[in-house]
Amino acid sequence: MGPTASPTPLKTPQDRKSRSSVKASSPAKRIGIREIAKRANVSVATVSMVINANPKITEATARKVRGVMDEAGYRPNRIAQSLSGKYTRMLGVLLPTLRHALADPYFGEIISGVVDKADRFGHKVTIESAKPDFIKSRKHLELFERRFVDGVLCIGFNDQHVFLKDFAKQKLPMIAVNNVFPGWSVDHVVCDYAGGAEQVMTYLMQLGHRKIGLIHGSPTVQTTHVMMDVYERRMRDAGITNAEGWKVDGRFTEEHGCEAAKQLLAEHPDVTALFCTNDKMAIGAMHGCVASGRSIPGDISVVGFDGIAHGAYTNPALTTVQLPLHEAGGTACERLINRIRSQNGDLPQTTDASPTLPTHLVLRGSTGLATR
Amino acid sequence: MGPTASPTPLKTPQDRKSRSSVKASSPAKRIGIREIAKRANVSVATVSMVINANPKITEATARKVRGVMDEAGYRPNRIAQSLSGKYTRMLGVLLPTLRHALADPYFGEIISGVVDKADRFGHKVTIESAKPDFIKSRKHLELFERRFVDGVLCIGFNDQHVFLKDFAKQKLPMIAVNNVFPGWSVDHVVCDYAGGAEQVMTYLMQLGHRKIGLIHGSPTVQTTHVMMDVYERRMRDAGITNAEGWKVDGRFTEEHGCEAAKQLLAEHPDVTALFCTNDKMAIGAMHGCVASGRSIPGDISVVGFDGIAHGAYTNPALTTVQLPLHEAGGTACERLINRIRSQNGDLPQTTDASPTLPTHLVLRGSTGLATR
DNA sequence: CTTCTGCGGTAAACTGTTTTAACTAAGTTC
DNA sequence: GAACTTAGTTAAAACAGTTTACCGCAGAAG
Repeated sequence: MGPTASPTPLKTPQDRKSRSSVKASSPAKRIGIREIAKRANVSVATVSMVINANPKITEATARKVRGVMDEAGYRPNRIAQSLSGKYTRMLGVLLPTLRHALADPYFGEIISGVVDKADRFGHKVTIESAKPDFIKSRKHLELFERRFVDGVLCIGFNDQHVFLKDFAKQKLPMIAVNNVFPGWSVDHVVCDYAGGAEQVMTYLMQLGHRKIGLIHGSPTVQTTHVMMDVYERRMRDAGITNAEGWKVDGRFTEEHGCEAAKQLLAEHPDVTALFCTNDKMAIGAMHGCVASGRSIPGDISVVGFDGIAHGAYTNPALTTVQLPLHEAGGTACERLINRIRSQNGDLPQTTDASPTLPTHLVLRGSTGLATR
Repeated sequence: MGPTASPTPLKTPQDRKSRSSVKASSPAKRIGIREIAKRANVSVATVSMVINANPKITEATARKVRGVMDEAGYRPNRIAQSLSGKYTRMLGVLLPTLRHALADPYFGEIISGVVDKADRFGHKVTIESAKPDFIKSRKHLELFERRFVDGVLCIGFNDQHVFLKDFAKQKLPMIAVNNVFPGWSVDHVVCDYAGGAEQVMTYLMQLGHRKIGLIHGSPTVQTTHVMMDVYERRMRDAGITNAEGWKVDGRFTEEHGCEAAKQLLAEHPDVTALFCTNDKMAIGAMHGCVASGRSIPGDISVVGFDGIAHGAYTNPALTTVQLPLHEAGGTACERLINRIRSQNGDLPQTTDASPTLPTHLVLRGSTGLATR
């Protein structure tokens, strides 16, 4: 098979209606810019310029042409526009392990921000899952080579995903949402994880907690790393030295968050609070605490991170750090579109620094005064 | 503005590299099918046929051409393929109120099924949110008129969304996932809601529950309607006559599910079980029960519906009906692609009935024997 | 020894836009 | 009144593929 043969080669068709140049009445031929031009008594160039609101066209002419277009119910064919123009006006959202990503409110919230903003700019968004074989067959570059998209947004990757460097190498417009890749020259938009983590630690310590466990995700994710650093420094600053074994990897999921909590409570029964670096792990951890016979927040306090909607409806409701995920998606999308345009000289180059979006602590029922 | 002027008209560009017919060496001109043809010493038609695995081409010729393509790193431009071919190979997923839909595991699970399957068929998926103004400006039809997509999947709509009829009227390929529209000639794939509801009712009654409350979504959604019917019949069959006030609208959300539970418990304190027609409402209801001083499952049993992942990590874990949502999305996607092809004569017309996917009850900790 | 058939391949038309370079007619300037 | 702008419009060439109708050439049939 050639590099891009269709997975299921379609049967040779035979009904393409009359490609012949017989000018006769093809029954329901979709009307095009040429026909509009003819009816309006102008050239196709003029019609095109009217469509694109080119200021060269007189308002009078524009009105006339628009009249014809409206009457005919004409809509420009987007495919042809893309082929002839510079832009596809299509953005790709690249996710790892699609299945879990899409069913996860964290990703969903970001993606909805992306789609909303894209829509406002007249762009469409496609979803791509970067499974290993996707990368192996260079599909992430094909996205550009075959002109599928003008740019991509990456969400949920870590520094093991070296293929992300390919985009920078080829100067393909890419931006990471809520992921940072130091030294990879990958543009990004990120929430203030450090600030959020600081707030969590301050709050827990104000409640009198000293023996604070950490359930974290993989440190290959830079934001996780940042939070771990904050945790460690704050513990050190508080003079707590024996905290080494109080950190457990919860691998971002409820399942492992639950296991992590059980393990932590078994090995260090005197821990009075758990800081979980995402809400899913926090929810799993709460489950694990209850399963281990602890009551929340009586015996142990649990704090999450992300602020996903249903954290407000767990029992007890989850104290967490609210991330502006929707906004992060939107901001990233806008930044990407700007970059695409400026790379083509359609917009002045503006290299403003990658923004960090503010976060805030939401106090709910899963936290209380330290009892020990 | 014309019907489709860009929201932000781009500055007139001036760097389109050498559109002139000067054959001289344009530095980094992307290589096309013509160049491949020249290098392989065949016609463009032949190259095209190789790309599309047309059996007319000898294996020998094909190999030669493929060699040249590989060497040149050539990938066919998808935009051009779409323009001249019949298909866009792009599918649209239409959602109401995007923000909540995408952050909802129910939708996420379905969409991931769609995307996975689409990928397998070499199709891409775009996300569209059918906000009121989207419909008003006929954007749902523009999707086809402007050749954005070959077909659309609709998820999460109800019988108030009359615009869905437009697709059928114009014979535009559309399919609804987990929604049924009797009389609208909308093809669909749906899970066995009736069967699931039957299992819930049977199970609760086996546990000795008689005073069973129902927290339901809007009956404008046919699947909700089906479950309400099952509930009512089973209550009647069990000789429970005073159950009229035991049904409350939870509007599909945690928030209103919580309110509904509180209200129900206030008005009918002797209810011993709650059947919630989706997991989000069930989670909200559990929250409401606890807030009303009830313990689960000691005082009251709660059952959900959908089987979203984190139902396993609530406290207590939620008994629910598992829906094959991923599969539903995949099946719908495949059905849609088949329809698109057969409408173009590329596939024999096969009008097999809309499938109903099996569901099953998952027993967890939120249900127990009736105590009153 | 012609005529027919089928295979493998090709030239040219076609998809529906955008953009460039040229042109026209009116308005300035000298 | 000739030369110079300038604003509005246009013809034609791109964009990068697919599809059709036809063509040359074997081998088979008459």
